[in-house]
Amino acid sequence: MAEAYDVQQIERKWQARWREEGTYQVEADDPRPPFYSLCMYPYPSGAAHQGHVRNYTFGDLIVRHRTMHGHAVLSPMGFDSFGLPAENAAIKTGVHPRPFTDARIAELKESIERLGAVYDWRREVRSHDPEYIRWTQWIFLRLLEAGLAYRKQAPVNWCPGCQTVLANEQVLPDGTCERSGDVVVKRDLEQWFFKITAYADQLLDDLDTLDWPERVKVMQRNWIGRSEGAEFDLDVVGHDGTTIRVFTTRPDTSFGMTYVVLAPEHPLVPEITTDDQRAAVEAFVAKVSTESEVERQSTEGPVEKRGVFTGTYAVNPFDDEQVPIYLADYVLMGYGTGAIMAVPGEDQRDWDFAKAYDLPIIRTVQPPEGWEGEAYTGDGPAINSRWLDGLDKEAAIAKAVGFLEERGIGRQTVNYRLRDWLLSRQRFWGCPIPVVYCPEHGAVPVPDDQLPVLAPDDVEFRPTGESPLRSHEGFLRTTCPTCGAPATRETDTMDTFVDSSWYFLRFADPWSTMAPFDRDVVAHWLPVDQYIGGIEHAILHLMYARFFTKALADLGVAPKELREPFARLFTQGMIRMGGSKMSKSKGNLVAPAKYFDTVGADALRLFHLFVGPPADDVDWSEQTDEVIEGCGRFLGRVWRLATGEVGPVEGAKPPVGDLERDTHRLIAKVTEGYDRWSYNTAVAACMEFTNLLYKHAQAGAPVDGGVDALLLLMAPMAPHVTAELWERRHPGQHVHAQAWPTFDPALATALTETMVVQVNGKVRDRIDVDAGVDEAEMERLALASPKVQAALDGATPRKVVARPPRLVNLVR
RNA sequence: GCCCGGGUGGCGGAAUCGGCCAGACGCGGAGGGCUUAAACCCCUCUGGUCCUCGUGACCAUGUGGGUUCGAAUCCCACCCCGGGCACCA
Repeated sequence: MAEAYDVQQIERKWQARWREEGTYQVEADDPRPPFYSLCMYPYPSGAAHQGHVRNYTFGDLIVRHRTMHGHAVLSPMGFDSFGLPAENAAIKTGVHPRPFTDARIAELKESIERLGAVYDWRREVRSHDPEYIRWTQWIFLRLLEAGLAYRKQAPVNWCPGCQTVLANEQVLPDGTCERSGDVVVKRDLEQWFFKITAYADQLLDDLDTLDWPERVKVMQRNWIGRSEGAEFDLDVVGHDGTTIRVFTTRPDTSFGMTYVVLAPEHPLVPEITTDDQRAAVEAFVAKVSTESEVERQSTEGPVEKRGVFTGTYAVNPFDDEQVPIYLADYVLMGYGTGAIMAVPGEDQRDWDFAKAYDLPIIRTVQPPEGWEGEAYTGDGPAINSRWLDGLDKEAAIAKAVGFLEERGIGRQTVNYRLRDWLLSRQRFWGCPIPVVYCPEHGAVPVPDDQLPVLAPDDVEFRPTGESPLRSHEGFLRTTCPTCGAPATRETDTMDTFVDSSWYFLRFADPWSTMAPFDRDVVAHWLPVDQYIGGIEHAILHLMYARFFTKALADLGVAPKELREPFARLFTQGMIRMGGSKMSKSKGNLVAPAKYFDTVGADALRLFHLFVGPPADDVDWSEQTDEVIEGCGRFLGRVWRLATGEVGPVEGAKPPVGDLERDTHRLIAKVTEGYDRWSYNTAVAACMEFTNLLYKHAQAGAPVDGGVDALLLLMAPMAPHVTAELWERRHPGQHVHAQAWPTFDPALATALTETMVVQVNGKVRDRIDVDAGVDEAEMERLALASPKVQAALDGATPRKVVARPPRLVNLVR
C-alpha cells in the first residue's frame, strides 16, 4: 500500500529544500539566456492576502516554467516598506514604525514561503533599509543636478486626514484622497517636484513599443493628455503693451471668438479689471478661491454663477474685432496659458456660457445637413471666416497657424494634461529629502559622502500636521555643507512612489556599494521580461517607474539604451467579495493560512489558476471553499495515480484511443495554455487527462509515460506535490530541473477524426474518417449515410461544402 | 457625455480562424458501489420543453434585425453590468 498524501509534511519538506539549496538563486554570468520575472513588490501590511496569493502564483509559475525552458530566471522579492499605515500605527500605539514594519514583513514573508513561491532572497530589497535610502537619496541628488527635481511654491493638494500633501494622481476624480477618503483642500506650500513633464512626449510615444494590456496604455495616454494647438496674443483695449496669451486646439475657429475667458487666478486680472466691475470680480475670485476642488469641478449649479465680466475688451487679431474679457471657474490656471478664446459655435462649454451671459454665437464650421445640436465640434468647411472659408479643419488650422506665425503673435504648440510630480510629504516614515537650508546659500544638496540622511529614532509621534522631524532639534539643526554656517534640514520625506520607481533596477545588483547598481549588470537583466501586478497601478507606479528609467538612462546611471523598464506587463484581476474589492480596509479578507493548514498551498494555487482567466476578477463566494477542495481532490487523484494506487478494477474496459497520442496532445494543449496565459484551460486539460489515465489504469493498462508527462506539465502549477512524486518515481531527480516536455506534432494530431455531416446546417450524422480524408471522399461517405439519405429525402444536394476532415454540409 | 471590457446551464467558466449535434473542466445536485455505519474513495447521470422515453423532436449563448451553406463568434440598432476618463480649451 502506497503512502498517503501528507500535504503538510510534503509542502514543508520542499519549501525547506528550495530555501536551503538556493535553487532559484542566479548570477549575472549564468550561461543560460536571462529572463527577468517580477511581481510588484508589496507594501507589507501583514500576512499575505488572496490578492498576493494570486499575484505570486502567476509569478512563481512563470519562474518555474521559464527555468524548465532553460532560462536563467531572475526572481527577486522585496518590500515597499515606507508608508502611512506604519506611521499611523505609531501615532496610535507609540511603537516606532521600524519594528512595526519589520514584524509585518516577517509575517508576509512567512506566508509567501508557505505558498511555495521561490525567490532569490539574497536580493531582497526593503525601502527603509539605510542602504536603499542612501541610493534613493543619491538618485534624488542626480535628478536635482540635472534640473529634473526642483522646488516651487504651489497650490497643492492637502489631505486633512493624512495630514500631508498628495500628488495629483493620488486625488480621486471626486476630489477625495485615494487613501483616507477625506476631501482634499488646496494649500499654498513650497514643495519639491520631479519634472516628469519633460518626458511627456517620450512617455507617450514609447507606449507603442510595449507589450502591455491595451487598456493600461490607453489610461496612460489619457493621463498624459497630449493636445496639439496654438498659442497667440490678444491686445487688451486701453492697456497698451498688455497682451493676453490664449491656448486653443482650434485656431481654425478663431473668427468665431466672441469673448475671452481668464482663469480667476490669472495674474492679469487685477490690472485689467475696470473700477465699476472690481467689486464683482473680487467677490467672484474670493468665492472661487475658497471653493474646494470638488465644488469647483462640479458641473452642478447654475452656469450664471460661474463667471464674471472684467469690464475690459481684447482684440481678436484675426478680424480686429473687440471681444469682452470674462473670468470663469471652468478655466484652469494650471493648464495651457490659463486663458482661452471662447468659440461658442464649436465648443459646448463656451456655448452654455454664452447662452447664460447673453453673448453672441457665430458658427465658423458648417455643421452637417440636419444638425440639431448646439456647439458643433466635428469637421466641415469653414464659414464666416473670410480667408479660411471653405477649407476643412486640418487645412484651416494650418493656415490659421501660418497667419499667427507670420504676424509674430503666436505659434503652434502642444499642451499636456500631465503635471510635474509633487514628491514632498510631511511625514516621518519615508525617505528623507537630502537637502539643507542655509540662510546664505538657500537649498543646498547634502554631499554624497554624507548619505544616507537617516531619520532619528527618538521622535515623538503626534498628529500635528508636520513631520515629527520638524520638532527634533538634533535632526533639524545642522550646518551648511557649503559654508559651515548653522542651517536647517529639509524635514519633508519623499512620496513612497519614489522608492518603487527604481527597486526593479536595484534587484539586478543589490550588492552594489559604489552606485545604486552596476550599469552592465542592469543591462544584462533589464528590461523586466514579465511584470505582474494589479491594475490599480496602471497610472501612478507604472508612469513614475517609466519616467525614472528614462531619466536615469539619460543621466548615464542606467544603461543608455534602457528606455523602458517593463517589456511585458500582465495585470491580474481583483479578488472581489460581495461586489466589492477584497481588502484589509473592508475587513473581508479570507486568509490564505486557513488553506495552507488544510488543503495545502498546491490546492490553493491550483484554484487561482483554475477559477478563470487570470486577467478577470475573481468572485470569492460561498462556493469557493468547495472549488478549492475540488482542486485538492484532483491532486489526490494525481497522487494515487502516480504512486500506483490505482489498479485494475473488475469489468473496467480500456478507453478508446492511444495513450501515447493522447499524451502528446496534452503536452501540446498545456504548453499552448501556458503561452497564452490560459491557465484555467491548461488545468482543465490536466484534469481531463487524469480522468483518462484512471480509466487506463483501471483497465490494467500501463500509464507511466502519461503520468510523467502530467507531472512535468503541472510542476509550475503545483510545485510541491509534483516534486515529491517525481522524486519518488525517479530517485535523485528534481522535477523542476527537467526540461519542459516536447510533443511530436505528428503524434499530437489524431489518426481519425469524427466527421460531422450536416444537411442544411443541421447535424444529421457523425462518421469516423481517416484524418487525411479529401473533399470527394467526404461527400461520398456523407451521401452513403442512411441518416443523411433520410434527411435529404431523395433530393440531390445543390451544394456541398466540405471542410476536411471534420465537417461536410449538404445543402438541398 | 466619451473611451474600453463584458453579458453562455443552479454557479465559476470552455469553445485560438465563422464549422466536431454549444456547454470542456470543476463546483453544486441526483443515483449507485465500497462500509456494521459515516467520512474518504470509486462509478453513472445532470441546459430547457415535449413525447411514442429514442442512435427522438423542437428550443436555447442579453434583446431585435442582418450577412452566410453554417453565427456565442462578423455587421447594424437597442438593453443591462463592470472599469477608465470627464470643465484640459
